[in-house]
Amino acid sequence: MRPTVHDIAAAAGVSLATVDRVLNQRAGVRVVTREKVEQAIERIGYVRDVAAANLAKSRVYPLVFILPSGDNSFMRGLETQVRAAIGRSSAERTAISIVTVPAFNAEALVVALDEARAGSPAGVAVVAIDSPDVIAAVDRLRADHIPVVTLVSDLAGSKRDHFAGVDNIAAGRTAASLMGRFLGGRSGPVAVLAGSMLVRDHRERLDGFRTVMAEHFSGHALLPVIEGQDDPALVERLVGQALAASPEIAGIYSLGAGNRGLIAALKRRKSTAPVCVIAHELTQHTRAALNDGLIDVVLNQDAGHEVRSAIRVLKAKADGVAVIGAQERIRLDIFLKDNLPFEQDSNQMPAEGRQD
Amino acid sequence: MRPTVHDIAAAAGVSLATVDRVLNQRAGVRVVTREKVEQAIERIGYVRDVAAANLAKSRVYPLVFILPSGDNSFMRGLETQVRAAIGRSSAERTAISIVTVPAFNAEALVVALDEARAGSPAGVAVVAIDSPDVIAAVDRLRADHIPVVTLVSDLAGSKRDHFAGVDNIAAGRTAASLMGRFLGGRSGPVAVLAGSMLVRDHRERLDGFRTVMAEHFSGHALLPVIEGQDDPALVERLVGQALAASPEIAGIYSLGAGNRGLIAALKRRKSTAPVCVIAHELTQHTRAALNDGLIDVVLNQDAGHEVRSAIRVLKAKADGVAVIGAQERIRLDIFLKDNLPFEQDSNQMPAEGRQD
DNA sequence: GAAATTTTGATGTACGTAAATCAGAAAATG
DNA sequence: CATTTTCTGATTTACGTACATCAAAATTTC
Repeated sequence: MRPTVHDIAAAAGVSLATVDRVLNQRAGVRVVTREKVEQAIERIGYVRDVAAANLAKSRVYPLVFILPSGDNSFMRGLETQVRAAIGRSSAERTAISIVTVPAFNAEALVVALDEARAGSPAGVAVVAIDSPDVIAAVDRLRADHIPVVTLVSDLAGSKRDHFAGVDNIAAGRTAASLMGRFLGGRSGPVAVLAGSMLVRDHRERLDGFRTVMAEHFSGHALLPVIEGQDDPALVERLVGQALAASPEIAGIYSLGAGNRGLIAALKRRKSTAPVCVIAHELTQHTRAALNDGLIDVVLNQDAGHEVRSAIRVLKAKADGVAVIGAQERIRLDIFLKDNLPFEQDSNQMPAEGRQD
Repeated sequence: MRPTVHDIAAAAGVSLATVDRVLNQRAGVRVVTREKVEQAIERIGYVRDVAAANLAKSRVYPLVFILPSGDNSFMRGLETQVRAAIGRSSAERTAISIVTVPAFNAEALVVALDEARAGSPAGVAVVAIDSPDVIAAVDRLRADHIPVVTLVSDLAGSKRDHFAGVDNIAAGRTAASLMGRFLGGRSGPVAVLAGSMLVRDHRERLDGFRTVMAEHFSGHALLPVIEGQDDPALVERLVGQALAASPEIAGIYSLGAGNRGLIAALKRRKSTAPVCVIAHELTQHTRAALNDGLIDVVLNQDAGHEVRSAIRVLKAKADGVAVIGAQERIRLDIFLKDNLPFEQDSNQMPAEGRQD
């Protein structure tokens, strides 16, 4: 049987009330007594029964998730996952609210962050936009002792507690490595499709991609980055133009925004020369394109894992408990046609009511 | 506030004791009363607070993990992860014991399964060997209502409750797909290194690999499978011979046993012609070889995830609770040099005390 | 309709922790 | 030394569920 608070009291020769004061850092305990209790805790190897403690506290964690609006499939999948987490909230003792703000709009994000702060929640998860104002808004939350986790896209320079997302530099490097090797002997330039360079995740992917391409596959020139603003029609037109202008294009790397337009452009392409296409985020569109052979590789981050990880980390931070880095690392999924999971795509499909 | 047993009692117009009898399917409730209570439960949307229930029951789940002995790095990593789970056992209310049996030995495994059964645990997780005797032994456990989860290698035809491992056919297909594309224009045969064809996971990987190679990359002949029995010295010798006999070898696929011998043979190779090497399981050896460029791709299954998933499933089955397939799917990790996680390899590193 | 049986209610204890109250003891202050 | 302040102990209630006991009510059986 594992030791309980009663055992601490007995071991330390103090009363239960004093043990409670020490455990929950309440005032009114002399330093000597406190140390006596702490030594007893150490000695008998007491660990708080979190389930019982939560039961006694009947604690709930009000959390705010701030996500970009718009029709980006990945972001909507992310929202679906947050809603799934809301469905589990009674079991997980969370009270999650979702706030959506226009994509790529730093001012709106700052407003949302400040409004979240006004509600003094137990934690905030945010898909960050890289901007000094946003950093300042995040730091204001932290100044109020509200834990902040960045989701999908990080916010370097801020005091955020944790980042729940993949290593995007590694993702870009991996894309380049696969691209270079898939191209094999073939020659020809490589195009890159981006949404906006405002978000850090896309910038980092591009950095990683460029580095490895330059280092190992310098035979393939990189065409100027196509910025499609995640607008399907615009992307389709721009990609179509690029393909027409450089028919010898050997590969395309899509950083994650505008996959629908990209796929449309690929479908309309007339040339039959092979193009190696690597895209980010597994959605119904990229999944279908992968199956059809239009896309060769999809790099993915599991939205469900990210959301669940963010919640775990926020709760832990709110309780002042340590988080285990290895446990919370979000892995980069590499999908070929051959290892696609059978079920619907993982970003759209909520994991039904159950904790991680 | 979520409804409690008291709310059920009030809603159904019965006493707490009767609600308890219905909830815990105790005898002594008239059918009409039972239905009244069940309707009330349905109506107010009651869900049992598992944490409180476990607290009240002070339930523990005695689980048995049966693993192959020997010095296979992956299996030892798996054992490390089970030991890490043992470290979390007080928090997770488990009492896990580990049984090791000689690898590739069906009789020993049957004995171990029957001995586990004699202890009537709450569940058994086993790295299966494909054999009618083993299937029968697993089915004996199931006949005693003891949940069984196969780990890493499945046992088709048995009544096991769940398989905690990757889709090995997809893994083999993925390996072939990567192999074929990495080879690009190059020609030359491809060698396959296996441990023993007794275990289903290796057979499935080989099946998947062969299928895709024949389908899409028939230009590369497959050399006869090298069976190294996971013996480093033997593997090194056999692979060395194969490389010497067929200097034009373009690729090697290692199904997961004997990576150390393979790496040793690769190091001693004199020819500088490029060989594409794809291996299973990320260990300190394959990690180093990946970094050194000796291996091109490592396919991995996260042992930690597998163990934690097996425990969750066994507990759920023991409680008669449904498991969520999507949540428990073990993903195939594809590692290139570029997306290796920073920390020590994930199979060796226990995730410190914390639930999933 | 009385007796035997089954069903239900009322109540208490337990799980391990949190949190509060109040009295008493120890320490610091004058 | 008396007084105030600070610390500590004893005790109780609560969280939501499980489980046991005993009495009372309802039902079935003869």
